Parts: sequence; structure tokens; C-alpha cells
Amino acid sequence: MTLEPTRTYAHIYNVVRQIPSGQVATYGQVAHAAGLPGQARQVGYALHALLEADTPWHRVINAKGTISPRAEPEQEQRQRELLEREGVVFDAQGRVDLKTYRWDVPLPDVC
DNA sequence: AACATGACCATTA
DNA sequence: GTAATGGCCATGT
Repeated sequence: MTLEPTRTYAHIYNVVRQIPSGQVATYGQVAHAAGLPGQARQVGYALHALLEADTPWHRVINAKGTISPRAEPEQEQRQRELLEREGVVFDAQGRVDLKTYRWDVPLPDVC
């Protein structure tokens, strides 16, 4: 594969794919796990440009524990649906208990 | 090359 | 608890 023409994307996707079912990760957490501390924005951007269905993008939410407002409400609802389907419960405020479902990063650099 | 935009986050008041 | 500010950087025009 490409060495590093867009290392950000590769790392981000790689990390997102490692998120186990029934757990969620924040953009910042993914960014940090991907070796891009502070670049949470790029994570969201990468996911927005995501085309591959083999990447569990729905397991990535914002730091507030809510689903980021997207241009298409359908996708936003679908994300919630997919998460609930994996056992993740949303509260009345539509927020996920990060304290409970937050994915614990196994290692800073996994290959 | 420069400007504007964006599925964000942490800090500060 | 909310509101505002700065920062970070890839993508498209």
C-alpha cells in the first residue's frame, strides 16, 4: 500500500476498524490512538469522506457522547440505530454513557 | 498559491 | 450547567 500519501486516513481507518462491537470512541480518542493528537477534526473529515462499508464509522461519536449533527439526518439516525443494535443504550438526552461504553485503547501503536 | 469549509476538542469565563 | 475562543490540518474552489 501507499507509504504515506495520506497517512492520516490510513491510520484513522485502521483505528476505527479496531473498535469492538458494543463500544464507542470519540473523535479525539481515535485521533490520539491514530497518532494524531489534537487532530480530531481530521478524523471527522476522514469519516465523512469514508466510502468503505467495512469501517464501523458508526462507533465514532463526539466528546459529548452524542452523535454529531450531520447534513443528512438519516445518517445520524442510522448511526444511533446501529449502535443500539450493538447493545449501546442512549439516554433521554440522546447521549451515550461514555463512562460505560468508551473503548479502551489497547496500545498506542498497533499494527 | 490563497481562502473558506468542516461528522471536532480542550480550555477559559 | 452553558457560551465563547483558539487550534489543528486535509479538501475543494
